[in-house]
Amino acid sequence: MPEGHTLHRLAGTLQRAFGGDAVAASSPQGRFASGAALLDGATLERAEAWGKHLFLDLDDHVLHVHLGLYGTWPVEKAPAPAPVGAVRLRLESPRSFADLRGPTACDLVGESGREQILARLGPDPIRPDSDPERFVARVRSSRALVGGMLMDQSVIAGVGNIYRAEVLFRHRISPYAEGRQVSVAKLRAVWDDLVVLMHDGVRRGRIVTVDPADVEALAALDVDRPSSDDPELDGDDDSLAMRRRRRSTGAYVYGRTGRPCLRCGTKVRMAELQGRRVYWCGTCQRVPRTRT
DNA sequence: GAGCTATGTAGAC
DNA sequence: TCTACCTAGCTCT
Repeated sequence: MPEGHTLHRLAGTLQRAFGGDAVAASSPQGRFASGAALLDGATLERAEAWGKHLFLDLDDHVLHVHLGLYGTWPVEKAPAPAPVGAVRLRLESPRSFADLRGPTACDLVGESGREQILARLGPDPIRPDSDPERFVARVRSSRALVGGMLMDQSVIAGVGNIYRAEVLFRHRISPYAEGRQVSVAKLRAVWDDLVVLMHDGVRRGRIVTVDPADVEALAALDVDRPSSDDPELDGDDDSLAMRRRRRSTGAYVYGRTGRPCLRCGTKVRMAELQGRRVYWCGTCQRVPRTRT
């Protein structure tokens, strides 16, 4: 589930599992065979994330990994069994092994390659060395839609579709507002909120954006309340209807199309914005009127 | 078990 | 703008 928090958490896990160890590297799938051969026997000196990008320093090599939409890299205790599925890269030490599957990117990029990638990334709310004013200035100077800018990794690194939808809701900002329409104060508040939410995501290993005080009320909204003659009410607790009635996304708006907004009761809306689905409350998150 | 969808990006066209 | 990547969770049969 790779938004930025996933990669930061993974960097820490890899560091703890392999840091200081010489690792055996292989590419059971074969698509990274030459790279794995170069890495085989190298020592993992550092694992670090910037936004959704992961960099591993192994001796003089810099390994760049991007998990994309469905890449996974679980770290498990040794001994490693025979590889299952399309394993692009296996790292193995006496203590641990990790099978990388389905990444968008897995390359040896060198120091210059790393610098090139970092140069096109915006500040990352999870990194303490990030400058929030870069984010604020970039959004404020643009007529582009803020919903799109939050997904633009050169504007802010590590935010994905869930954090985008949720943080805009939390600050009552329409994804269809132009960047220049959002106040500096609101953008700073968005940044500060993302710092808290995404650090929390690293710690928990999952995205939690609903405040504790809202959890119960939101879960109650996500319980379907069909009329008593609804045929779906028939059946025992394991029926489809019961499973449907228990369903809750644990988000204010993401994935809640057609369900009531916690604040105002208006149905949450969904639309395609620059190729990705965006969710918002059309009442709480209105587009500001532009003076002409 | 089949089919669908997804927290994303790079590269081809 | 379209497609590849080819995982994993969920829904439906």
